[in-house]
Amino acid sequence: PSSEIYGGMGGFWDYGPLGVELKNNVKAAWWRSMVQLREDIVGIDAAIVMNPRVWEVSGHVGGFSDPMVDCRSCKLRFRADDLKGPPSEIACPNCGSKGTLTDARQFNLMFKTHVGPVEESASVAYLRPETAQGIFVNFDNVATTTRKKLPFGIAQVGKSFRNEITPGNFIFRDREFEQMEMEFFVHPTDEDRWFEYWVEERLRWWTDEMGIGADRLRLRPHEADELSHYSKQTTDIEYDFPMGWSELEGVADRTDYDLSAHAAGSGKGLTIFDESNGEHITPFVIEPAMGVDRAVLTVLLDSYDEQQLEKEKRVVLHIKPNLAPVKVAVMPLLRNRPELVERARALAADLRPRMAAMYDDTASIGKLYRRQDEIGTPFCVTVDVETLEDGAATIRERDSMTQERVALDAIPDQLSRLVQGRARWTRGAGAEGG
RNA sequence: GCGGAAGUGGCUCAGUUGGUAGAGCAUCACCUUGCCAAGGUGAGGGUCGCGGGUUCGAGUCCCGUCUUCCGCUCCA
Repeated sequence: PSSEIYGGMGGFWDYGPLGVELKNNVKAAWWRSMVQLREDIVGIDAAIVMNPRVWEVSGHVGGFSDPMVDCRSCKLRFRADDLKGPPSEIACPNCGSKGTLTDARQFNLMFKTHVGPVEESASVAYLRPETAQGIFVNFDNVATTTRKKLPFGIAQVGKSFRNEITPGNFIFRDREFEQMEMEFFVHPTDEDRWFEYWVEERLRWWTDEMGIGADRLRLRPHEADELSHYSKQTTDIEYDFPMGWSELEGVADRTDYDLSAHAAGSGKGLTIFDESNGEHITPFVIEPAMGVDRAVLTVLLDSYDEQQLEKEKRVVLHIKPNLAPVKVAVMPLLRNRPELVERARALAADLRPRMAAMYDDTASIGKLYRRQDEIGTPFCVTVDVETLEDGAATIRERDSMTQERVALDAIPDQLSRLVQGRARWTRGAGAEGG
């Protein structure tokens, strides 16, 4: 919990030493597949605080900034300025109950702040409730400078803020969270084709890149009445969370809603020239958007495993090596043998430039393995007495619990291949439970 | 936001009819052991979510508040 020593803040969370590594790895995996490995997508990093006009034009301010009144009896919500009198003195327009209306409150999902030292209305600003707008307002700039032609996309990873009424389920719904959004601009006639493409592509990413079990993922198209104000069609990728199937990622067809709105609002032309027919067109947008924190939560839930052994249970995090906070732990079999400690520390030092590596000798070998299993470390290397003679050490795999003797000089290269490749990674191998 | 439940060392919990907090695990040190959570000795760490009240005295009763969980509502 954020600022826990003061009682915390609902909907705000901190990541610790291992958590930040996992989170960074998740973001890196997304950025790699979305930007680095593709020719048709580029990235940007926009500011969190933008000109407030952006949010008026995008539709995020409208409908949410009015004073609202709730009825405690029938639970309906009304605009305060539609009521005929003070809320505390009149009956509910719907159910007729008296004294059940709350005082008028500003109802807004956006965090409001002020820019500049004086709190004047003219300096009101908002913390962005989504990262997407930072992409739309930069559309023309990016399209021009990167010389991109349709179809192409702009991706962004960053913090967003929403004053959620009900945050909860650990880090599933936060008031401050991190998003990974990509706006893919297409020719209007290609809208449906690309929508289908991204739904399939994103589902593939979750199974192949995140290692999430396909049986715990499903697609759910939105009903017409639950679509966002900007969306024509949306399909969620849902995960079978402990609290039920919930959204992991949404692929939305935002049409030309945003670019058209900003073109009108700013007076700038946000079109792209189509050489095939000589027209300036406003692209349609297909948007895969997901929450980083939810992804982290999902990876943890999906990979967590407790294996019942003879005398105790073994907690194992079967996460993919590329996501693991620590890739390899090096440990001496005998910690009271200076030569072994020295060799093991030296090996860990050799590995650090290549991957997250740690050294540990503060427990028995079995306990050291258990510690690494629990945080998802895919490989452990043990230096023993024979290492002093044969110059080799033992690599032990988390999932299979198999061991292999490898020359010290060859270990960094071999581990690099193992960490990057997924050939030898098997989800839940050897696991009894789930 | 509404209703219910809960909040004791890092974790899981115990704390009798109110008298100034304990255990296991974990952590640290030393000894011992050495390929999958061994053993021994010792140590550090809570003032009981926070604030106020009742009382000679409160973790233990009352009020408020914050946070979490469950249900409802709401909602990207």
